[in-house]
Amino acid sequence: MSQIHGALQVLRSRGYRVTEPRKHVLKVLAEAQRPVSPYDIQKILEGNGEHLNHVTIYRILDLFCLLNLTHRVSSLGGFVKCTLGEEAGCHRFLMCRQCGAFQEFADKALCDEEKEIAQDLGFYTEQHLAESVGLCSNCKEGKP
Amino acid sequence: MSQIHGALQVLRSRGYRVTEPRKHVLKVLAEAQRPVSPYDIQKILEGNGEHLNHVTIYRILDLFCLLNLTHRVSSLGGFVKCTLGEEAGCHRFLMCRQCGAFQEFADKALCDEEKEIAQDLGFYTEQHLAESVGLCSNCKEGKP
DNA sequence: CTTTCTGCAAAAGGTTTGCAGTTAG
DNA sequence: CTAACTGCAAACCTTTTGCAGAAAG
Repeated sequence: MSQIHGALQVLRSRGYRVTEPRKHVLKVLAEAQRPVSPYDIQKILEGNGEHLNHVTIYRILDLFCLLNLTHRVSSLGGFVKCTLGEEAGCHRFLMCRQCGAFQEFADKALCDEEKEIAQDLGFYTEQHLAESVGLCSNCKEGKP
Repeated sequence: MSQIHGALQVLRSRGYRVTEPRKHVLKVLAEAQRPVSPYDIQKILEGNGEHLNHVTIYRILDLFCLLNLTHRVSSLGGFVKCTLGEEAGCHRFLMCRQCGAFQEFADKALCDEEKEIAQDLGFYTEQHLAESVGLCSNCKEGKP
């Protein structure tokens, strides 16, 4: 809820409008425990009796990514609500292949180390993408 | 050339057939300096006067990924020829946003460290994806 | 010769574009 | 009121499927 409020602030402060469709997409993202695709979002809203055109959802997600309110998860074709601030270094994603649980983290030291290795190879990193698939602790216990 | 030869060996040794389409796709991948999509591959071959159905290319790339002869580069929707062995830990990709230059590397220590951090968060990594976008040394010098 | 592989046709998703109408501020 | 946003229709691109014919071993 406060997450949504914060995002609305970002919209307003950057001169974008706060509209019903944007609020609905934000709500779905905030409640989703995993990456959701544009069509996932549409289906979830449909289930709540709300209808949004898929084109609108695409455009809203484009904007949210631009404002760093969401991240694109390339390997799944989905999007997640960003849960971290800017400062901590690149964002990394963990996804459980069993239950779909999703977690975001950042580690400055790891990030610096990776950049350094790349630099030794003559490469200057600007953007970074890191996605891991595995098992969360709950699902791990079920499979000893 | 010897890269292609090695890949053909892998095919044979695993009971898959060595066919003209597979050799053509291997050649394109070996010569490409960057990730290429299935349709990129088709266009490149078309330029050489060869025609391959796109469905065939999809199926060949699926197989090559299964055999670890190629990697899928999620953020670009393309594929690259794998240039490393199995042992060194997860494979990481560096891509120059200016000239498209592409490099693959692996670092066991970095990989272990990342797994450890994930484990502290209650997550057991099985597969990992890491893609970085930035500038290669050539393009960096052109932009001081 | 027989199993594997490829080509073709078609369908199913996913994503983008242009324009007319609606709405937030 | 007016600039920004949304909905609609259509196009486009990517990916998948089933089946009949071709080719590798």
